[in-house]
Amino acid sequence: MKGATIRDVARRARVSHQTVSRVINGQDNVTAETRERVLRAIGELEYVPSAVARSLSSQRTHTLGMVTTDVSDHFFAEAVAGAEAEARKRGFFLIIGSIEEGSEDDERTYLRLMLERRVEGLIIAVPRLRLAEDDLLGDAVARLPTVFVASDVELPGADHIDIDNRRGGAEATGHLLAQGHRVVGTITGPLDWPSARSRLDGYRDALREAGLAADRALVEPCVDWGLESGRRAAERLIASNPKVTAVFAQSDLLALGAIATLRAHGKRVPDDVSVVGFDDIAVASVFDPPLTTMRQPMREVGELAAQLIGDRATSAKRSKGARHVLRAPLVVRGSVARLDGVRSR
Amino acid sequence: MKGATIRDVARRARVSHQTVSRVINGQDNVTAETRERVLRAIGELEYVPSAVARSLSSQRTHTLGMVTTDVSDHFFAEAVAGAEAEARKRGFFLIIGSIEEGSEDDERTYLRLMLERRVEGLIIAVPRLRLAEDDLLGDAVARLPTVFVASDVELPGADHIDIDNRRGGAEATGHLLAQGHRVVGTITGPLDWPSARSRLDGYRDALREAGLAADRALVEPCVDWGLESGRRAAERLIASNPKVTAVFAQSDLLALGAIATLRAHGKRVPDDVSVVGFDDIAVASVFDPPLTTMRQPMREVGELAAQLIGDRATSAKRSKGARHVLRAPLVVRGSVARLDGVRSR
DNA sequence: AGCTGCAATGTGACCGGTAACATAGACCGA
DNA sequence: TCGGTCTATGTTACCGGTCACATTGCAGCT
Repeated sequence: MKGATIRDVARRARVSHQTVSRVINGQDNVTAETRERVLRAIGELEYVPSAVARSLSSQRTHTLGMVTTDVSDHFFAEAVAGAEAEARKRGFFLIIGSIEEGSEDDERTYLRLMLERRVEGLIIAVPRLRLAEDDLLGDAVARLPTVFVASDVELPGADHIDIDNRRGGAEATGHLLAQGHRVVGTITGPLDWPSARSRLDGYRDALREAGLAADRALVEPCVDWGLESGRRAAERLIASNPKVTAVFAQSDLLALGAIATLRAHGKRVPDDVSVVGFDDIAVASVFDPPLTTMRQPMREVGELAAQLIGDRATSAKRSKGARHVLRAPLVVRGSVARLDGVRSR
Repeated sequence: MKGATIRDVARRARVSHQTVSRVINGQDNVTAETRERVLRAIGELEYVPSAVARSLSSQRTHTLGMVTTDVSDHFFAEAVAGAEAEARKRGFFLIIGSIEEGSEDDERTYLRLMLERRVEGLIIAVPRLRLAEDDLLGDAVARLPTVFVASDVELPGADHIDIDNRRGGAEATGHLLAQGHRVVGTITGPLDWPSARSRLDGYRDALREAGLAADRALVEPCVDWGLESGRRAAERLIASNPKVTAVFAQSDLLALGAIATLRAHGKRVPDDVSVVGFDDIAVASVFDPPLTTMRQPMREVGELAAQLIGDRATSAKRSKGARHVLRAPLVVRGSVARLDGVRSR
């Protein structure tokens, strides 16, 4: 009893399948009485039109593909949510491919699968893309609207969305310097992430502008963006630089991990050491002290990505592709103090 | 030049379309030489087989649908990630429909869209399902393998996965009681969520078992699970019950919000007031104090959901559907103290 | 040599819609 | 009364694969 087709409905309503098609597509050139009959037949047969058949014949899938690194990462989850909402608003479905560390599915596999599914646009939110030179990617970009998110590939014809990480890094560091700090360490994310490198560049920009020399020993890279890494990095940092009075951590989790370690070593935050994070995760505001951080508008990033693609998929104009940079504004809370010990603001 | 088809390839390789089909499906009854020729043609034409056409003719979509409440909620994001990974492992793609508060897309719309796309299985992770009696849902369950996650609908033929919230609530509360607390408040999630009600039931179970009377004034429901609600609930709680020495918050965010408020009122945690959360989010361990909480295995929930569906979709056996309950174990950290002021453990 | 059997390949229908065009009344004006 | 026009509906091809079955060619056997 499963799977009535348009022709089954037609037979039951004693019309042609074309008339049924007209009814389900809401076309007006159908008699009220006929329409009624068709609708009744649809109900009786529990007919559900097949998007698959429709896609094949109309050559439209109303589907966008999004390839990301691990969705369980808050950062990407937020972007996915934004993209999903925006896509739906425009009548598109989003299929996601989430690449996990351990998994054997890589971006290539997903890309391929999405092309096979004839997605009408592609969002690629994979910071460390091992595919930059791959012809499959070139194909994809040539064939359909593509947006790269937070990734450093530069492909002509594609749009690029990114956070202004360099500026963010500079502002975070600058905020610490403005409070009088002179020995400012930084805990970075994995340096094969473009965002980590840019934030580090920003950090150096700020030091340079303040006339301070860059000290390699003040830079502690991590293998990931997580809490545990923050702990360990802080451990190393205070071991090699006992005089550090401020730390710019490139993610909130790194910052929170670092704060935990600093405390464990008897250092008060912010009284002895000030900390700035990056992300503005939900708990940043209730942490003790409330974390001063750079807010990353990830949801907007996702929305923008879907918008750009939606526009391009709809208008069919082959625009040249642009670079969109979103600022990560400083959110001042309580984890930074003036060097003399007074909390900032 | 876009969109070569199997017949284009066939022409170029001077074989029939069927032979091309054999090659792309890796069947063995093709001469090495022919295969070679076909593969070359595929490369030259940049042919990518159409999953749409394939689905139509083979009647298989290799797609699972998952409808959830807002993916940006950590809880669901984690479940989605688990389901996605597991689905991919079994050769399925996951399409997600994320229902957001403000959005006009409701579960019905998504359900319908997924049926149209001929998903081969359905994961419904929507706690407050307004659809229980809907015929569309009944249809769906009758037609394809369906798993309900964290929802209180009971549909014969469908699988159900849930966290043992009642037991979790009882254990959380029991832990506080075991430390000597006698005035134990609770901050609940929205009571139209089954999980919130169950945890509240568990809370009452524990009180009853300890021979304590249930005091309505000690129960503070919230409109959502977030930080801000936790803050406000704690505000109300200490206003009406100045003698509270322990609080069971039904989510970690509620707990963290509550702790922030308690602190703001000069109460130390855990020295003056002990707090237990629910979730075990990533930051719970670095919070000060590290949060004692009930760990929800959301990722496993997602994996299990995909597994169940994958099994049923593959074996085509119409199993009757079972109820799977996962425990949320207590994770003891530092936010609970004995009533005399000593940290527990 | 002639026949069988199997492997390699080809043919045509079909999946369930949509699109373009065909047809049949009904209405209308000259 | 009859052709012309418009509207409701029907017919047929097509989208790009897969499937079942037909055909071809050659090896191996008697």
